[in-house]
Amino acid sequence: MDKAYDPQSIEQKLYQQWENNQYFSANATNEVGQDSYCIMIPPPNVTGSLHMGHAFQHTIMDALTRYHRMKGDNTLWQPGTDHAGIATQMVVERLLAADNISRHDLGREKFIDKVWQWKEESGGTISHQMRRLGDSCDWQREAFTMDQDLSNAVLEVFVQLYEEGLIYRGQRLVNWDPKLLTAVSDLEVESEEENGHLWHLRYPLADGSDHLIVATTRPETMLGDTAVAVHPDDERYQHLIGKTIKLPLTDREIPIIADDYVEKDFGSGCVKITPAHDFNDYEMGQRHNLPMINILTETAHINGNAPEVYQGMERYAARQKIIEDFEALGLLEKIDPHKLKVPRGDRSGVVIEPYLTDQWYVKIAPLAEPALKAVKNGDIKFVPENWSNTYYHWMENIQDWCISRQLWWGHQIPAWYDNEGKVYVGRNEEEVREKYNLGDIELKRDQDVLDTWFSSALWPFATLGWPEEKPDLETFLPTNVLVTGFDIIFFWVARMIMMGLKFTGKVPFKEIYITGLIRDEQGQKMSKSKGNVLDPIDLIDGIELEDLVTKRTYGMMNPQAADKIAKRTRKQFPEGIAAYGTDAMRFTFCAMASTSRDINFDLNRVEGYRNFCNKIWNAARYVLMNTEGQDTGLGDTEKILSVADRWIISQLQNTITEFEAAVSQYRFDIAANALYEFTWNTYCDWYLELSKPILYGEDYSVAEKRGTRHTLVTVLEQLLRLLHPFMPFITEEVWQKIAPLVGKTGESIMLESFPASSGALLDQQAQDDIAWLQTVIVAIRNIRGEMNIASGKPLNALFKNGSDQDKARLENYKNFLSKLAKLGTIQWLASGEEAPMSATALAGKMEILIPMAGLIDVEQEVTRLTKEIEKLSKEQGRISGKLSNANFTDKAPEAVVAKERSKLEEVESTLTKIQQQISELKSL
RNA sequence: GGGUGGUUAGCUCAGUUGGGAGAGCAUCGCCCUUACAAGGCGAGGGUCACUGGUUCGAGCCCAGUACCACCCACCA
Repeated sequence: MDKAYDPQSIEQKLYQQWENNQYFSANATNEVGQDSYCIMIPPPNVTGSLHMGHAFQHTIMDALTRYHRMKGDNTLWQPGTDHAGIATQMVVERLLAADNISRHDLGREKFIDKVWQWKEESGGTISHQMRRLGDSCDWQREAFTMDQDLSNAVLEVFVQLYEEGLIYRGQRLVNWDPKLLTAVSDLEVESEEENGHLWHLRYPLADGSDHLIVATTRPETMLGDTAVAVHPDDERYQHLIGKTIKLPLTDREIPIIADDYVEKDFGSGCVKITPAHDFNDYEMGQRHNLPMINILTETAHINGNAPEVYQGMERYAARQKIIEDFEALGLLEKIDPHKLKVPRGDRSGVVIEPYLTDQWYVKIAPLAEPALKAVKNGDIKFVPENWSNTYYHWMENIQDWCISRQLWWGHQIPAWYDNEGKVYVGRNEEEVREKYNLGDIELKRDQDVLDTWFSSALWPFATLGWPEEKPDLETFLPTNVLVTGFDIIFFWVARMIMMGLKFTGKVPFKEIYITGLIRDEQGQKMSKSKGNVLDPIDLIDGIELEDLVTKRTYGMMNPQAADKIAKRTRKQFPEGIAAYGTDAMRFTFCAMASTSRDINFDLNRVEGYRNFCNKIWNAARYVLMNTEGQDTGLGDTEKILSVADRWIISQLQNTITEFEAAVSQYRFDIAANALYEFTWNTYCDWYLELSKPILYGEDYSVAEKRGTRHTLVTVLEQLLRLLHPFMPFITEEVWQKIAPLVGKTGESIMLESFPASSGALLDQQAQDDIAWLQTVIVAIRNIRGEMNIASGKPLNALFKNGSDQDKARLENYKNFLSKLAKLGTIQWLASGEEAPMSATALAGKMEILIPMAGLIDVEQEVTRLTKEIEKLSKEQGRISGKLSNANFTDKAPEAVVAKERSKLEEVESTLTKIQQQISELKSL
């Protein structure tokens, strides 16, 4: 083995082997007695590439998948991608725009061909990245939401819902994106607070007697006003209710109505009502039977319903003109600055218009109810649990879902219209004609496609073959856990639950593990515009500074921002990013996956865990050097296990137990820490060191040496299996070398069983003995460290006041002690014998003396001991204070009080001894 | 306006039924000891955001305050 761990040289080749050998494949049915375990990937946009959030979630999913595979489950991790209607269409349109072609130049069919072509070219990015992450998903089942199978499922669901009256077509006010020229759902609109104005406009009464003042943030919509509303209890306007307004700039008269939606205290207490361009006004229009006047075109220009002078004007130009015209008429009361929430399309970024159109809707209430119940009654569990509240709140207030989009890329709605505009829904045109007995009349298919999330909602069962009755459905549904971010609970999770229950009668998954968001090390969201994005592949392979700068600033519109980002990047990564490898990155994600919502991703952690990989690597080198080609005690040969051997085996059992408990609760941070701690602090720092005296010493028998070699290699082999779900590559690479030494002939660690802990291997006596040994060794190292004595210099040690047990232990473990603490001679001080001037330490009641001649100066030792006394005195004060408080001794549980008493006793006896030692030193 | 999460060492974060404040990284000191300098050994470092309450005892429970982050909502 190379002296240092080098991820680049091992990872890709191993993945190739796994994939070629089809180790990731799931079976359609379970073997007898076998459980299934299934995770559905949240399909990433086929347009995209994986970001840190994906890498994080994939690490969790793969860890779970590998763990369960090793536990013996029939394990399926279903991969795939989403066609991402709007996003993908935009990307391809942008590409075409570079050649000055619009999609309309091509026409629908050719444009869709282009999208498919582009998907074939770039759609491999994600699966390639997933392979780099080590994702052990079943590639033979890779799915795409526009595949034939899934498209069939979409058709089936649409038709069934329509036939049950749960899908309908209606004219409503929708969120209209005037740039993309499509409706979008509520969820695709993001409202941000922006600085705007509140224009106060005078509306004269039709009888010329007076005027009202209305306040508005959108003056241009006044062209579509069909009423002015006041609060029914507002004394100021009581006498005006029922009268009419002469709407300025138009020739229309509109009524003054009363509605308690109006806030008396806001503005003037009068609201202009534009039912065709505002959601609230729409509602009020319904209540009061107001006419709806649409004044906008689909591109948000003023249309023919407005006075001629404004026709064809862009909405903001019209706003300007209208304000000027009001002012010219003396009808502009005032303009106040005003903060308001501006709704913008999450894809286009332009201001969304409430717009009156015909769209398709899913009637959601009947679907929401069972979906709500499934979480309430525990069929589906959120982890962490508190996300269920968010879910309840949304599901209890859910609106009908607008599912039609005026796009070309997506599942075209299976509806046909005859020349009278009558709509027929069916799986295809033939079916429709047959079913409705239409003969060969002219039919035109609906041009719209479905919201991307409509097909995503079917993902868990559609990928398993639904509506066909494949055994896979029975085997894997409900899936075990969904791993995803909270940002798509509404978009996706809730809709999967609704559709899953509706069409399969089963919940789609039993648990939902909601991961935190990955932010940068300062808690900022990672985004292209902030220039703080990290690419997971760059952490794996490393990247030169210049390449990173280029990557982060590429295609930036604003050169100043690009400059700033370049500067910051150079400062933060003066050397670029090192190649940490996949395992280090994955382990970092696991170690940071605690219950908190967001994760501030710190590259230093990755470096730390890269070092951890190196530690594992070198531990394996040590083990190999001492076992390869030697007798590792396979079979029935006699083996004698040392206390250290029994101790490390015992500790391993505890670690396995701890790991499994943590994973079962999705506490990957606890699991990762348990592994780290055991590997580094227990196995490497102590056990490997304890093995040296045995392996290299002359006073151990062949059976003892064999026992230690056996333990070295078996514990390592189990440890590798324990680590495998988190760090698949390094564990495989090392395991290949270690496995033969324990007599294993398996092809891959990923097909081996997960280590099982055994209570029979717990060894309390070994644990106590090693704990004692550690105390003594640390005490001596402490003296050495504090006194700055070179670690190579052997020290002679004297022991005093030991119990029989101390004496036995010292006798038995002398070899360990002298090697690990670098001691020369070890002797008991006979009673009455005078001790030489020494530095001292205590292990329980036993005193450890390190004679100082030529090593330590008195003053330094006194300083060291005084420091010790200060610490202990503080402790003594704390405890004795507590114990002298009658309230404590009376009311606290007996065990707690007893514990404090014995603690105090120990502290005081230690204090006495150290004080004694100090005075002895001083008297010399 | 309603809601959720957070505030613990210089940084990033753990802290499970209330009972001796922890880890990694960073810092300091000594060591290139035959697995590992991507390392070993040792050390320093915290008013657990603030205020009050419950309790013998609070990082943890309760009430309130401040700040940060996010989600939801129709004040034009």
